[in-house]
Amino acid sequence: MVRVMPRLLIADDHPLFRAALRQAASEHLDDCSVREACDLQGVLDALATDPDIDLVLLDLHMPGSQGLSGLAAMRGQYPAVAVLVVSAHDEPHVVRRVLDHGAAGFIPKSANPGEISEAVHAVLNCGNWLPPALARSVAALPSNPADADLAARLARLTEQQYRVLALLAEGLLNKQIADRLGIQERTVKAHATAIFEKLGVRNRTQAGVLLHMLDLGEPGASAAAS
Amino acid sequence: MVRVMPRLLIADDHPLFRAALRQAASEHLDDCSVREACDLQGVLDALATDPDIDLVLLDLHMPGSQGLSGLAAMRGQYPAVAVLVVSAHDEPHVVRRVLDHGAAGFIPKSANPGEISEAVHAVLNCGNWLPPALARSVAALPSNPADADLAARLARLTEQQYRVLALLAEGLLNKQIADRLGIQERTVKAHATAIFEKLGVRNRTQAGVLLHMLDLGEPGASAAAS
DNA sequence: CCGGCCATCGTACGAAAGTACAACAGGCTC
DNA sequence: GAGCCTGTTGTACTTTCGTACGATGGCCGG
Repeated sequence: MVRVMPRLLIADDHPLFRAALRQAASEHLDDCSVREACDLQGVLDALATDPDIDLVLLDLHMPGSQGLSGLAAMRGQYPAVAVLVVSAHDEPHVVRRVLDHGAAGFIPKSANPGEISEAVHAVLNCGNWLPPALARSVAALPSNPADADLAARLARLTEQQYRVLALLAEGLLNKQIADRLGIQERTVKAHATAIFEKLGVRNRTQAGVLLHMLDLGEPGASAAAS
Repeated sequence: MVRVMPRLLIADDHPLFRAALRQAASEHLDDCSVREACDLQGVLDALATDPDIDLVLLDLHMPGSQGLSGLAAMRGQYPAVAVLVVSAHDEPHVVRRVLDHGAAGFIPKSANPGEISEAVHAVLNCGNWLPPALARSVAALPSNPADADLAARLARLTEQQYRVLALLAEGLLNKQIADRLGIQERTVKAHATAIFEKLGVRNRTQAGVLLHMLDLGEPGASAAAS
Protein backbone atom coordinates (compact mmCIF):
# COMPACT_ATOMS: atom_id res chain seq x y z
CA MET A 1 0.00 0.00 0.00
CA VAL A 2 1.05 3.56 -0.59
CA ARG A 3 2.42 5.39 2.42
CA VAL A 4 0.26 8.16 3.81
CA MET A 5 1.15 11.62 2.60
CA PRO A 6 4.10 10.83 0.35
CA ARG A 7 6.37 13.79 -0.35
CA LEU A 8 7.59 14.26 -3.90
CA LEU A 9 10.19 16.54 -5.44
CA ILE A 10 10.00 17.27 -9.13
CA ALA A 11 13.25 18.45 -10.70
CA ASP A 12 13.24 19.66 -14.28
CA ASP A 13 14.40 22.88 -15.87
CA HIS A 14 11.30 23.11 -18.00
CA PRO A 15 8.33 24.62 -16.11
CA LEU A 16 5.77 23.16 -18.48
CA PHE A 17 7.17 19.70 -18.09
CA ARG A 18 7.27 20.10 -14.32
CA ALA A 19 3.57 20.84 -14.38
CA ALA A 20 2.86 17.82 -16.54
CA LEU A 21 4.87 15.59 -14.23
CA ARG A 22 3.13 16.97 -11.18
CA GLN A 23 -0.24 16.32 -12.73
CA ALA A 24 0.59 12.79 -13.82
CA ALA A 25 2.37 11.82 -10.62
CA SER A 26 -0.32 12.97 -8.23
CA GLU A 27 -3.17 11.65 -10.35
CA HIS A 28 -3.81 8.51 -8.40
CA LEU A 29 -2.40 9.57 -5.07
CA ASP A 30 -5.06 10.41 -2.49
CA ASP A 31 -2.88 12.94 -0.74
CA CYS A 32 0.63 14.07 -1.37
CA SER A 33 3.01 16.98 -1.03
CA VAL A 34 4.89 18.12 -4.10
CA ARG A 35 7.85 20.47 -4.31
CA GLU A 36 9.67 21.59 -7.43
CA ALA A 37 13.22 22.50 -8.37
CA CYS A 38 14.65 23.82 -11.61
CA ASP A 39 18.36 23.17 -11.10
CA LEU A 40 20.67 20.88 -9.19
CA GLN A 41 21.27 23.40 -6.44
CA GLY A 42 17.53 23.68 -5.96
CA VAL A 43 17.25 19.93 -5.59
CA LEU A 44 19.98 19.76 -2.97
CA ASP A 45 18.52 22.74 -1.13
CA ALA A 46 15.09 21.15 -1.09
CA LEU A 47 16.50 17.90 0.25
CA ALA A 48 18.46 19.76 2.90
CA THR A 49 15.51 21.79 4.14
CA ASP A 50 12.94 19.04 3.83
CA PRO A 51 14.41 15.77 5.06
CA ASP A 52 11.12 13.92 4.69
CA ILE A 53 11.10 13.82 0.92
CA ASP A 54 10.43 10.29 -0.25
CA LEU A 55 10.90 10.45 -3.97
CA VAL A 56 12.57 12.70 -6.51
CA LEU A 57 11.56 12.79 -10.16
CA LEU A 58 14.84 13.87 -11.69
CA ASP A 59 15.58 15.14 -15.15
CA LEU A 60 19.14 14.28 -16.15
CA HIS A 61 19.77 17.48 -18.04
CA MET A 62 19.58 20.46 -15.71
CA PRO A 63 21.66 23.55 -14.96
CA GLY A 64 24.52 22.39 -12.77
CA SER A 65 24.27 18.80 -13.87
CA GLN A 66 25.17 17.21 -17.16
CA GLY A 67 24.74 13.51 -17.41
CA LEU A 68 24.74 11.46 -14.27
CA SER A 69 26.48 13.98 -12.01
CA GLY A 70 23.26 15.25 -10.49
CA LEU A 71 22.10 11.75 -9.74
CA ALA A 72 25.48 10.90 -8.24
CA ALA A 73 25.43 13.96 -6.01
CA MET A 74 21.96 13.14 -4.72
CA ARG A 75 22.64 9.50 -4.11
CA GLY A 76 25.82 10.41 -2.28
CA GLN A 77 24.21 12.92 0.03
CA TYR A 78 20.80 11.33 0.55
CA PRO A 79 21.02 7.61 -0.11
CA ALA A 80 17.66 7.05 1.54
CA VAL A 81 15.74 9.11 -1.00
CA ALA A 82 14.38 7.21 -3.97
CA VAL A 83 15.07 8.66 -7.40
CA LEU A 84 13.03 8.19 -10.53
CA VAL A 85 14.99 9.46 -13.48
CA VAL A 86 13.01 11.14 -16.24
CA SER A 87 14.89 11.61 -19.47
CA ALA A 88 14.70 11.61 -23.23
CA HIS A 89 17.87 9.51 -23.31
CA ASP A 90 16.07 6.21 -23.48
CA GLU A 91 18.91 4.18 -24.95
CA PRO A 92 19.33 0.92 -23.04
CA HIS A 93 22.97 1.51 -22.11
CA VAL A 94 22.11 4.90 -20.66
CA VAL A 95 19.34 3.38 -18.58
CA ARG A 96 21.74 0.70 -17.45
CA ARG A 97 24.12 3.36 -16.10
CA VAL A 98 21.28 5.27 -14.48
CA LEU A 99 20.24 2.18 -12.55
CA ASP A 100 23.82 1.36 -11.63
CA HIS A 101 24.07 4.77 -10.05
CA GLY A 102 21.24 4.01 -7.72
CA ALA A 103 18.10 5.21 -9.45
CA ALA A 104 14.96 3.28 -8.53
CA GLY A 105 13.50 3.57 -11.98
CA PHE A 106 13.48 5.26 -15.34
CA ILE A 107 10.70 7.05 -17.20
CA PRO A 108 11.24 8.02 -20.83
CA LYS A 109 10.04 11.52 -21.61
CA SER A 110 7.77 9.97 -24.16
CA ALA A 111 5.88 8.12 -21.43
CA ASN A 112 2.18 8.76 -21.02
CA PRO A 113 0.61 9.91 -17.73
CA GLY A 114 -0.59 6.43 -16.90
CA GLU A 115 2.93 5.04 -16.98
CA ILE A 116 4.26 7.88 -14.87
CA SER A 117 1.60 7.32 -12.25
CA GLU A 118 2.35 3.62 -12.29
CA ALA A 119 6.05 4.24 -11.88
CA VAL A 120 5.53 6.59 -8.94
CA HIS A 121 3.32 4.08 -7.17
CA ALA A 122 5.75 1.26 -7.73
CA VAL A 123 8.72 3.20 -6.41
CA LEU A 124 6.83 4.58 -3.40
CA ASN A 125 6.15 0.99 -2.46
CA CYS A 126 9.90 0.53 -2.30
CA GLY A 127 10.03 -1.15 -5.66
CA ASN A 128 11.63 -0.43 -8.99
CA TRP A 129 10.03 0.47 -12.26
CA LEU A 130 10.98 0.43 -15.91
CA PRO A 131 8.90 0.52 -19.05
CA PRO A 132 8.37 -3.13 -20.00
CA ALA A 133 10.10 -2.70 -23.34
CA LEU A 134 13.18 -1.16 -21.73
CA ALA A 135 13.30 -3.70 -18.92
CA ARG A 136 13.99 -6.44 -21.43
CA SER A 137 16.77 -4.56 -23.25
CA VAL A 138 18.43 -3.44 -20.04
CA ALA A 139 18.39 -6.87 -18.49
CA ALA A 140 20.47 -8.04 -21.43
CA LEU A 141 23.18 -5.46 -20.73
CA PRO A 142 25.86 -6.35 -18.23
CA SER A 143 26.27 -4.00 -15.32
CA ASN A 144 29.55 -2.18 -15.80
CA PRO A 145 31.67 -2.64 -12.68
CA ALA A 146 33.51 0.59 -13.44
CA ASP A 147 30.26 2.45 -13.03
CA ALA A 148 29.47 0.84 -9.69
CA ASP A 149 32.96 1.69 -8.55
CA LEU A 150 32.57 5.26 -9.66
CA ALA A 151 29.28 5.57 -7.81
CA ALA A 152 30.83 4.18 -4.64
CA ARG A 153 33.69 6.66 -4.74
CA LEU A 154 31.51 9.68 -5.39
CA ALA A 155 29.08 8.65 -2.67
CA ARG A 156 31.78 9.26 -0.08
CA LEU A 157 32.02 12.95 -0.90
CA THR A 158 30.43 15.65 1.22
CA GLU A 159 28.04 18.12 -0.34
CA GLN A 160 30.58 20.91 -0.14
CA GLN A 161 33.30 18.64 -1.42
CA TYR A 162 31.10 17.80 -4.34
CA ARG A 163 30.66 21.48 -5.14
CA VAL A 164 34.42 21.95 -5.04
CA LEU A 165 34.90 18.94 -7.28
CA ALA A 166 32.44 20.29 -9.82
CA LEU A 167 34.34 23.57 -10.07
CA LEU A 168 37.68 21.78 -10.00
CA ALA A 169 36.57 19.72 -12.97
CA GLU A 170 35.86 22.88 -14.93
CA GLY A 171 39.51 23.79 -14.66
CA LEU A 172 39.10 26.66 -12.22
CA LEU A 173 41.98 27.70 -10.00
CA ASN A 174 41.73 27.18 -6.26
CA LYS A 175 41.45 30.92 -5.82
CA GLN A 176 38.56 31.12 -8.26
CA ILE A 177 36.76 28.28 -6.52
CA ALA A 178 37.25 30.04 -3.21
CA ASP A 179 35.68 33.23 -4.55
CA ARG A 180 32.82 31.31 -6.11
CA LEU A 181 31.99 29.60 -2.80
CA GLY A 182 32.77 32.56 -0.60
CA ILE A 183 35.53 30.79 1.34
CA GLN A 184 39.32 31.05 1.56
CA GLU A 185 41.70 29.40 -0.84
CA ARG A 186 43.16 27.51 2.11
CA THR A 187 39.82 25.83 2.68
CA VAL A 188 39.52 24.87 -0.95
CA LYS A 189 42.89 23.18 -0.68
CA ALA A 190 41.69 21.24 2.34
CA HIS A 191 38.64 20.05 0.42
CA ALA A 192 40.74 19.19 -2.60
CA THR A 193 43.04 17.01 -0.55
CA ALA A 194 40.05 15.23 0.99
CA ILE A 195 38.51 14.74 -2.45
CA PHE A 196 41.67 13.24 -3.91
CA GLU A 197 41.93 10.86 -0.98
CA LYS A 198 38.32 9.72 -1.25
CA LEU A 199 38.39 9.33 -5.01
CA GLY A 200 41.74 7.59 -5.03
CA VAL A 201 43.39 10.02 -7.42
CA ARG A 202 46.52 12.11 -7.11
CA ASN A 203 45.73 15.44 -8.72
CA ARG A 204 42.93 17.65 -9.94
CA THR A 205 43.20 16.56 -13.52
CA GLN A 206 42.42 12.96 -12.66
CA ALA A 207 39.60 14.09 -10.41
CA GLY A 208 38.12 16.10 -13.26
CA VAL A 209 38.35 13.19 -15.63
CA LEU A 210 36.65 10.94 -13.10
CA LEU A 211 33.75 13.32 -12.71
CA HIS A 212 33.36 13.73 -16.43
CA MET A 213 32.95 9.99 -16.78
CA LEU A 214 29.43 10.62 -15.60
CA ASP A 215 28.65 12.41 -18.84
CA LEU A 216 26.54 10.65 -21.40
CA GLY A 217 27.10 11.01 -25.15
CA GLU A 218 26.49 14.58 -26.39
CA PRO A 219 29.23 16.94 -25.30
CA GLY A 220 27.79 19.87 -23.42
CA ALA A 221 28.63 23.20 -25.02
CA SER A 222 31.11 23.91 -22.27
CA ALA A 223 33.63 26.57 -21.41
CA ALA A 224 36.32 27.69 -23.81
CA ALA A 225 37.78 31.15 -23.56
CA SER A 226 39.55 32.27 -26.70
CA MET B 1 34.87 4.29 -61.13
CA VAL B 2 37.17 2.85 -58.57
CA ARG B 3 40.69 4.18 -58.59
CA VAL B 4 43.34 1.77 -59.70
CA MET B 5 45.18 0.04 -56.90
CA PRO B 6 43.42 1.54 -53.90
CA ARG B 7 45.35 1.27 -50.65
CA LEU B 8 43.44 0.28 -47.55
CA LEU B 9 44.35 0.23 -43.88
CA ILE B 10 42.36 -1.97 -41.54
CA ALA B 11 42.51 -0.99 -37.88
CA ASP B 12 40.97 -3.26 -35.29
CA ASP B 13 42.37 -4.88 -32.19
CA HIS B 14 40.75 -8.19 -32.98
CA PRO B 15 42.79 -10.24 -35.47
CA LEU B 16 39.85 -12.36 -36.47
CA PHE B 17 37.74 -9.36 -37.25
CA ARG B 18 40.60 -7.77 -39.19
CA ALA B 19 40.68 -10.84 -41.39
CA ALA B 20 36.96 -10.73 -41.92
CA LEU B 21 37.11 -7.07 -42.85
CA ARG B 22 39.99 -7.66 -45.22
CA GLN B 23 38.09 -10.42 -46.91
CA ALA B 24 34.88 -8.45 -47.24
CA ALA B 25 36.53 -5.21 -48.29
CA SER B 26 38.68 -6.66 -51.01
CA GLU B 27 35.97 -8.96 -52.31
CA HIS B 28 34.93 -6.86 -55.27
CA LEU B 29 38.11 -4.90 -55.77
CA ASP B 30 40.17 -6.10 -58.73
CA ASP B 31 43.42 -5.06 -57.16
CA CYS B 32 44.23 -3.45 -53.90
CA SER B 33 46.84 -3.15 -51.19
CA VAL B 34 45.80 -3.80 -47.61
CA ARG B 35 47.70 -3.02 -44.44
CA GLU B 36 46.62 -3.73 -40.92
CA ALA B 37 47.03 -2.11 -37.50
CA CYS B 38 45.96 -3.26 -34.08
CA ASP B 39 46.24 -0.03 -32.09
CA LEU B 40 46.13 3.71 -32.60
CA GLN B 41 49.88 4.05 -32.69
CA GLY B 42 49.99 1.45 -35.42
CA VAL B 43 47.49 3.42 -37.45
CA LEU B 44 49.46 6.63 -37.15
CA ASP B 45 52.70 4.85 -37.94
CA ALA B 46 51.19 3.27 -41.02
CA LEU B 47 49.89 6.60 -42.23
CA ALA B 48 53.25 8.22 -41.61
CA THR B 49 55.25 5.61 -43.51
CA ASP B 50 52.73 5.10 -46.28
CA PRO B 51 51.35 8.44 -47.40
CA ASP B 52 49.39 6.91 -50.25
CA ILE B 53 46.77 5.22 -48.12
CA ASP B 54 43.33 6.07 -49.43
CA LEU B 55 40.99 4.64 -46.87
CA VAL B 56 41.09 3.47 -43.27
CA LEU B 57 38.58 1.06 -41.80
CA LEU B 58 38.69 2.13 -38.19
CA ASP B 59 37.34 0.42 -35.12
CA LEU B 60 36.44 2.97 -32.45
CA HIS B 61 37.57 0.84 -29.55
CA MET B 62 41.28 0.18 -29.74
CA PRO B 63 44.26 0.37 -27.41
CA GLY B 64 45.22 4.02 -27.22
CA SER B 65 41.84 5.26 -28.29
CA GLN B 66 38.58 5.24 -26.45
CA GLY B 67 35.64 6.79 -28.21
CA LEU B 68 36.30 9.33 -30.90
CA SER B 69 39.85 10.24 -29.91
CA GLY B 70 41.44 7.96 -32.47
CA LEU B 71 39.28 9.34 -35.23
CA ALA B 72 40.04 12.88 -34.14
CA ALA B 73 43.77 12.23 -34.13
CA MET B 74 43.68 10.77 -37.64
CA ARG B 75 41.51 13.48 -39.08
CA GLY B 76 43.76 16.10 -37.55
CA GLN B 77 46.99 14.65 -38.93
CA TYR B 78 45.77 13.31 -42.25
CA PRO B 79 42.65 15.15 -43.35
CA ALA B 80 42.98 13.78 -46.87
CA VAL B 81 42.56 10.16 -45.83
CA ALA B 82 39.01 8.86 -45.87
CA VAL B 83 37.82 7.02 -42.78
CA LEU B 84 35.15 4.38 -42.57
CA VAL B 85 34.28 3.77 -38.96
CA VAL B 86 33.42 0.23 -37.99
CA SER B 87 31.78 -0.16 -34.62
CA ALA B 88 29.23 -2.00 -32.56
CA HIS B 89 28.02 1.36 -31.24
CA ASP B 90 25.30 1.75 -33.83
CA GLU B 91 23.14 4.20 -31.89
CA PRO B 92 22.11 7.10 -34.13
CA HIS B 93 23.57 9.79 -31.90
CA VAL B 94 26.92 8.05 -31.86
CA VAL B 95 26.92 7.82 -35.63
CA ARG B 96 26.00 11.48 -35.80
CA ARG B 97 29.09 12.36 -33.80
CA VAL B 98 31.27 10.06 -35.86
CA LEU B 99 30.21 11.82 -39.03
CA ASP B 100 30.64 15.25 -37.44
CA HIS B 101 34.22 14.31 -36.71
CA GLY B 102 34.94 13.74 -40.33
CA ALA B 103 34.27 10.09 -40.99
CA ALA B 104 33.14 9.29 -44.51
CA GLY B 105 30.84 6.53 -43.40
CA PHE B 106 29.80 4.08 -40.73
CA ILE B 107 29.55 0.31 -40.79
CA PRO B 108 27.85 -1.49 -37.89
CA LYS B 109 29.74 -4.55 -36.75
CA SER B 110 26.63 -6.50 -37.52
CA ALA B 111 26.92 -5.64 -41.21
CA ASN B 112 27.25 -8.44 -43.72
CA PRO B 113 30.14 -8.67 -46.21
CA GLY B 114 28.02 -7.29 -49.02
CA GLU B 115 27.36 -4.10 -47.16
CA ILE B 116 31.00 -3.69 -46.24
CA SER B 117 32.06 -4.11 -49.82
CA GLU B 118 29.43 -1.63 -50.89
CA ALA B 119 30.58 0.88 -48.29
CA VAL B 120 34.22 0.60 -49.35
CA HIS B 121 33.33 1.13 -52.99
CA ALA B 122 31.18 4.14 -52.20
CA VAL B 123 33.82 5.83 -50.09
CA LEU B 124 36.64 5.10 -52.55
CA ASN B 125 34.58 6.95 -55.12
CA CYS B 126 34.78 9.96 -52.83
CA GLY B 127 31.31 9.41 -51.51
CA ASN B 128 29.75 8.65 -48.19
CA TRP B 129 28.02 5.55 -46.98
CA LEU B 130 25.63 4.60 -44.22
CA PRO B 131 23.34 1.64 -43.80
CA PRO B 132 19.97 2.77 -45.18
CA ALA B 133 18.22 2.29 -41.85
CA LEU B 134 20.78 4.39 -40.01
CA ALA B 135 20.84 7.09 -42.66
CA ARG B 136 17.23 7.92 -41.92
CA SER B 137 17.70 8.08 -38.15
CA VAL B 138 20.86 10.12 -38.38
CA ALA B 139 19.40 12.63 -40.79
CA ALA B 140 16.82 13.43 -38.16
CA LEU B 141 19.48 14.30 -35.58
CA PRO B 142 20.81 17.82 -35.56
CA SER B 143 24.54 18.19 -35.96
CA ASN B 144 25.91 19.34 -32.63
CA PRO B 145 27.94 22.51 -33.18
CA ALA B 146 29.97 21.79 -30.06
CA ASP B 147 31.24 18.65 -31.75
CA ALA B 148 32.23 20.45 -34.90
CA ASP B 149 34.03 23.02 -32.79
CA LEU B 150 35.82 20.31 -30.87
CA ALA B 151 36.93 18.63 -34.07
CA ALA B 152 38.25 21.91 -35.43
CA ARG B 153 40.32 22.57 -32.32
CA LEU B 154 41.80 19.09 -32.15
CA ALA B 155 42.62 19.14 -35.83
CA ARG B 156 45.13 21.90 -35.19
CA LEU B 157 47.26 19.71 -32.96
CA THR B 158 50.46 18.08 -34.13
CA GLU B 159 50.91 14.34 -33.82
CA GLN B 160 53.36 14.74 -30.96
CA GLN B 161 51.17 17.32 -29.32
CA TYR B 162 48.32 14.89 -29.52
CA ARG B 163 50.36 12.25 -27.77
CA VAL B 164 51.24 14.71 -25.03
CA LEU B 165 47.59 15.68 -24.69
CA ALA B 166 46.54 12.07 -24.32
CA LEU B 167 48.95 11.54 -21.44
CA LEU B 168 48.11 14.92 -19.96
CA ALA B 169 44.47 13.90 -19.88
CA GLU B 170 45.33 10.82 -17.87
CA GLY B 171 46.60 13.06 -15.11
CA LEU B 172 50.28 12.28 -15.58
CA LEU B 173 52.93 14.73 -14.43
CA ASN B 174 55.06 16.53 -16.98
CA LYS B 175 58.04 14.48 -15.83
CA GLN B 176 56.15 11.23 -16.33
CA ILE B 177 55.06 12.28 -19.80
CA ALA B 178 58.64 13.16 -20.62
CA ASP B 179 59.84 9.70 -19.57
CA ARG B 180 57.05 8.02 -21.48
CA LEU B 181 57.95 9.84 -24.69
CA GLY B 182 61.70 9.78 -24.18
CA ILE B 183 62.06 13.57 -24.17
CA GLN B 184 62.87 16.23 -21.56
CA GLU B 185 60.35 17.74 -19.20
CA ARG B 186 61.13 21.12 -20.69
CA THR B 187 59.92 19.91 -24.05
CA VAL B 188 56.71 18.61 -22.58
CA LYS B 189 56.07 22.05 -21.13
CA ALA B 190 56.62 23.59 -24.54
CA HIS B 191 54.08 21.21 -26.07
CA ALA B 192 51.65 21.82 -23.25
CA THR B 193 51.75 25.57 -23.80
CA ALA B 194 51.18 25.06 -27.52
CA ILE B 195 48.29 22.69 -26.82
CA PHE B 196 46.58 25.11 -24.45
CA GLU B 197 46.90 27.88 -26.99
CA LYS B 198 45.46 25.80 -29.82
CA LEU B 199 42.62 24.37 -27.79
CA GLY B 200 41.75 27.70 -26.23
CA VAL B 201 42.07 26.49 -22.64
CA ARG B 202 44.15 27.75 -19.77
CA ASN B 203 45.40 24.69 -17.93
CA ARG B 204 45.85 20.95 -18.19
CA THR B 205 42.63 20.14 -16.40
CA GLN B 206 40.52 21.90 -19.00
CA ALA B 207 42.52 20.25 -21.75
CA GLY B 208 41.87 16.87 -20.23
CA VAL B 209 38.17 17.52 -19.97
CA LEU B 210 38.07 18.64 -23.59
CA LEU B 211 39.72 15.45 -24.77
CA HIS B 212 37.42 13.29 -22.68
CA MET B 213 34.44 14.86 -24.41
CA LEU B 214 35.30 12.51 -27.25
CA ASP B 215 34.32 9.55 -25.14
CA LEU B 216 31.07 7.81 -25.87
CA GLY B 217 28.84 6.35 -23.15
CA GLU B 218 30.50 3.47 -21.24
CA PRO B 219 33.23 4.69 -18.95
CA GLY B 220 36.48 2.94 -19.68
CA ALA B 221 37.83 1.07 -16.67
CA SER B 222 40.46 3.70 -16.18
CA ALA B 223 43.24 4.46 -13.78
CA ALA B 224 42.75 4.73 -10.05
CA ALA B 225 45.64 4.17 -7.70
CA SER B 226 44.56 3.46 -4.16
C1' DC C 1 28.70 15.65 27.87
C1' DC C 2 31.97 14.09 24.94
C1' DG C 3 33.90 12.04 20.83
C1' DG C 4 33.66 12.30 16.06
C1' DC C 5 32.72 14.47 11.67
C1' DC C 6 32.57 18.57 9.14
C1' DA C 7 33.71 23.20 7.60
C1' DT C 8 36.51 26.81 8.26
C1' DC C 9 41.15 29.18 8.41
C1' DG C 10 46.43 30.02 9.49
C1' DT C 11 51.69 29.38 8.10
C1' DA C 12 55.08 27.31 5.75
C1' DC C 13 57.37 24.56 2.48
C1' DG C 14 58.60 21.58 -1.50
C1' DA C 15 57.01 20.28 -5.86
C1' DA C 16 54.85 21.03 -9.97
C1' DA C 17 52.96 23.98 -13.50
C1' DG C 18 53.23 27.57 -16.61
C1' DT C 19 55.66 31.59 -18.90
C1' DA C 20 59.43 34.28 -20.96
C1' DC C 21 63.55 35.02 -22.77
C1' DA C 22 66.01 32.32 -25.78
C1' DA C 23 68.76 28.55 -29.31
C1' DC C 24 69.52 24.76 -33.00
C1' DA C 25 68.40 20.90 -36.30
C1' DG C 26 65.44 18.81 -39.72
C1' DG C 27 62.02 18.89 -43.23
C1' DC C 28 59.08 21.22 -46.23
C1' DT C 29 57.72 24.66 -49.74
C1' DC C 30 58.25 28.57 -52.62
C1' DG D 1 68.58 29.11 -50.56
C1' DA D 2 65.31 31.58 -47.75
C1' DG D 3 61.40 31.10 -45.04
C1' DC D 4 58.34 28.44 -42.21
C1' DC D 5 56.88 24.92 -39.18
C1' DT D 6 58.06 21.33 -35.83
C1' DG D 7 60.54 19.21 -32.40
C1' DT D 8 63.88 19.61 -29.35
C1' DT D 9 66.38 21.75 -25.20
C1' DG D 10 68.29 25.37 -22.02
C1' DT D 11 67.92 28.95 -17.89
C1' DA D 12 65.27 31.60 -15.01
C1' DC D 13 61.25 33.16 -13.05
C1' DT D 14 56.36 33.57 -11.09
C1' DT D 15 52.35 31.25 -9.96
C1' DT D 16 49.78 27.47 -8.52
C1' DC D 17 49.31 23.09 -6.40
C1' DG D 18 49.55 19.92 -2.84
C1' DT D 19 50.80 18.71 1.79
C1' DA D 20 52.72 19.32 6.35
C1' DC D 21 52.14 20.74 10.91
C1' DG D 22 48.52 22.90 13.21
C1' DA D 23 43.57 25.52 15.30
C1' DT D 24 38.52 26.80 16.01
C1' DG D 25 33.57 26.18 16.20
C1' DG D 26 29.18 23.72 14.95
C1' DC D 27 26.45 19.71 14.82
C1' DC D 28 24.94 15.16 16.00
C1' DG D 29 24.58 10.71 18.24
C1' DG D 30 25.96 7.68 21.98
